[in-house]
Amino acid sequence: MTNTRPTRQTWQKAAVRDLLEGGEEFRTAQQIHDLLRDSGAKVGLATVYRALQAMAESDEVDVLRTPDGEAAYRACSSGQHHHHLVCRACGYSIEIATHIVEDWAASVAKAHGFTDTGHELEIFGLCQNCSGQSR
Amino acid sequence: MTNTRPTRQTWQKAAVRDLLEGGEEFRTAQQIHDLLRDSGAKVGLATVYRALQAMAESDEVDVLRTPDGEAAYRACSSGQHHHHLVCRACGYSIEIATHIVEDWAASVAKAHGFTDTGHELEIFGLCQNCSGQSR
DNA sequence: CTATATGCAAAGTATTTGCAACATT
DNA sequence: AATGTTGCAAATACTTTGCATATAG
Repeated sequence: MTNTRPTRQTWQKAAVRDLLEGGEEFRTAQQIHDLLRDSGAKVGLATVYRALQAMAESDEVDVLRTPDGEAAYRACSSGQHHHHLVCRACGYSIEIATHIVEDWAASVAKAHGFTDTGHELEIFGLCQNCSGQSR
Repeated sequence: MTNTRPTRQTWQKAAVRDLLEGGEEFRTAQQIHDLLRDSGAKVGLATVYRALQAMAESDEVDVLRTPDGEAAYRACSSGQHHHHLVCRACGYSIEIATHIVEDWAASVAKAHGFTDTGHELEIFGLCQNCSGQSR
């Protein structure tokens, strides 16, 4: 099932991983690229994309789509299924673990004869910080 | 607040609206464009995009992002807030109206000091039809 | 040393926009 | 007749890919 695909350890991948694990925010590939550059690390944009793809596949990071269609990534603390509360101003996010919604979603799906179900849920808003700065 | 923006009635817009209101499926702009062409209606792709944008803004249709970042649209029966149960094989979808999740989401957000909150929730799976055809 | 990863730039997608021709009101 | 709308093509924006070179193991 899991094919033997060699993954070489490079400082570029480490940099991306570190950056994500350092923060709570969702960042787009481009943001990450910029941040790395600012940190003095000259990493190619394509490499960042490739690293993120790989990490997403191995469930090291969560991916979500911003309203305008960009992919945003965030380190996730566990292989657990969970959702996020995301600030749409600064990207700060909190992981939300709950089974209430899980159960509800599963039962709704089953009630309609659906199988092999899953769901996506994100809550958006302005975090306390960003709420204050009314302008 | 709501500025007086005149909207002219054209057969192109009607065609898009009719197509969406005819079905239960989510379709991407490009799919809609193709379908219209097949129906003999030669509508420009840009026009389809513009029509969908407008309809989305006036809440005549729902928008969601497919995993690969494309926008998919579906007619929605009401101006009400609701979610969908979507078949990932055929695109068939069912509107789900509930306040359980609404309330839960709102309280979670509030508990974390977030304001101006909203959320996105879609349940995916295989509908009864597609479940049967095991291959 | 050898195969994989990087980096650049070119190629792909999906969507938006400028503008002249056109059609609704 | 006047202005919103269409359609095309060029322009954007994000992401992927090809290929020569650098590098981890």
